Amino acid sequence: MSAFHDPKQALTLAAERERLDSFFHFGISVDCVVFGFDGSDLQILVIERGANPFQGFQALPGDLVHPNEDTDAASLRVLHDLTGLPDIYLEQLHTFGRVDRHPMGRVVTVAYYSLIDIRRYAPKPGGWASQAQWVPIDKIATMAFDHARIVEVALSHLQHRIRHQPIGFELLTEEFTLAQLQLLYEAILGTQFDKANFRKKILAMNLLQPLEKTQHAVRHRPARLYRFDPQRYSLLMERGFAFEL
Amino acid sequence: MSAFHDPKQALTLAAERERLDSFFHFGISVDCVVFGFDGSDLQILVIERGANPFQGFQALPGDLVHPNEDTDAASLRVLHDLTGLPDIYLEQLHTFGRVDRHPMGRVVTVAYYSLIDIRRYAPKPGGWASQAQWVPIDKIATMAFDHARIVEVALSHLQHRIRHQPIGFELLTEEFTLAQLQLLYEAILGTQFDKANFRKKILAMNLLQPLEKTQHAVRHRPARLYRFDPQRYSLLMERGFAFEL
DNA sequence: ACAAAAGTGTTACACGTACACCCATGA
DNA sequence: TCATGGGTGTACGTGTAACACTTTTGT
Repeated sequence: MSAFHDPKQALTLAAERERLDSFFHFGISVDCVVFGFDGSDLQILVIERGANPFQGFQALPGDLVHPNEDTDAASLRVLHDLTGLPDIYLEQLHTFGRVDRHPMGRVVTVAYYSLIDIRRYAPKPGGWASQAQWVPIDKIATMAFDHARIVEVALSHLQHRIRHQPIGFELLTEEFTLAQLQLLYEAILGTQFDKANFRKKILAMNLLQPLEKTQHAVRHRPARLYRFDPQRYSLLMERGFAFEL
Repeated sequence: MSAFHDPKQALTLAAERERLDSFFHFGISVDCVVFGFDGSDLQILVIERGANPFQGFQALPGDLVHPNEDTDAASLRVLHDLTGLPDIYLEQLHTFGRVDRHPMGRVVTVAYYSLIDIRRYAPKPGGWASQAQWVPIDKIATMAFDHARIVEVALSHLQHRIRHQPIGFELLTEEFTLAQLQLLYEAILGTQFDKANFRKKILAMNLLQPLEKTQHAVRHRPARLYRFDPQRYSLLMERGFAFEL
């Protein structure tokens, strides 16, 4: 039966309006899983809720979508309002629509995720968020709503993704060493890689520009710095990768 | 600013309720992209809308979610009501939340997709659907709402998916030949495979049980029939595949 | 000189690709 | 016996994994 029209029933316009109305009492929210990397641990940007429900709990930055707002746009607005992060690239992850997932009404949430350089953006709590901070993914306290589940889905999505296309540069500073990139991959996937083979594989993609710079003040041979090449990346994206591991 | 609480403002409970109310006028719908395969063409199950808006247009089976219904459950109910298909495995695809995507109000839709054996289920229009039929994916007329876009996303999702894990058996009859499976892969990906290599790759996964049966009444050497092994599949799913192409 | 991490080369092996060839059936 | 598609074996090149080795810095 359509909520808009059922040809078998002759309803007055008013009655039809009212019946239809019951289908329009949903709230839509967005929640953002923002991944960062501090050099050794994979982290997530979490806020502390300064309002009910779940006041005082850790939560993902998220809030209700405005009636005249695209959900994609809402994700950017909400993230900015609660954590001060500027417009970044957010990708839709999954939608959570269980009836009982929100204690104060029927709220379906659309989850987004992103990867950013942790040293580039300092989160500042805004709106009703009493805190906004980076937390290592394995040290997050009990989360509000079904946010723990959302983080789970986001992590497995990230793991799958990084094995099939060369994302991950977004998590590092603009100039980085190959060892740092390897540490990142190992942190996300929870595995170890052979140094020589990892280098060969990464460099074979031709996505990194070697710089004429090296590290300084390290008590061993300084490593060459590299930079990510976004043009080459978008070129490869169109043709499709053959990337694995 | 939270829709639930803004500590900076002292609102009466009634005023707060009313303000909050404006955030709860969304409709949620589900839309289903059901893929089938007739032996040569990849097809999609489409309905013809027997009600406004977009009356007479081709559309995906989809409708509004009930207030007390999980979105996952709604996808099954709606598909069944409109096309007569029984409960099948539907997987969430993507959520479309543009403000202007529905002409009669703010409706955010969650799209689902599935793969089924086209010969196993005969669609029968129900509810407000005036037709329900299989249509080759490249012969679909103009679709209602943003459904053409949803089909695009579903197809590219399917293509990506089938290259990385061995789905596709769902689209064939229970017993099938390797040539039929190869035709299916070629139809989905729009490419050609070497017969010998395709066989080796597929059989190396140990997902197919060879049967002691062959084709009949074909004017060439009859092909051996195979059956998909669901147990082995779920075993591999947990360990993670190393599947490519 | 030593420790520590950067960076490279070599080898053995697995795997994908291409292609040629044989097999079983109906007409 | 021919056409048709089923089915298999092999040889070659590429890519991956494991591991040893050299290089460059700070102390």
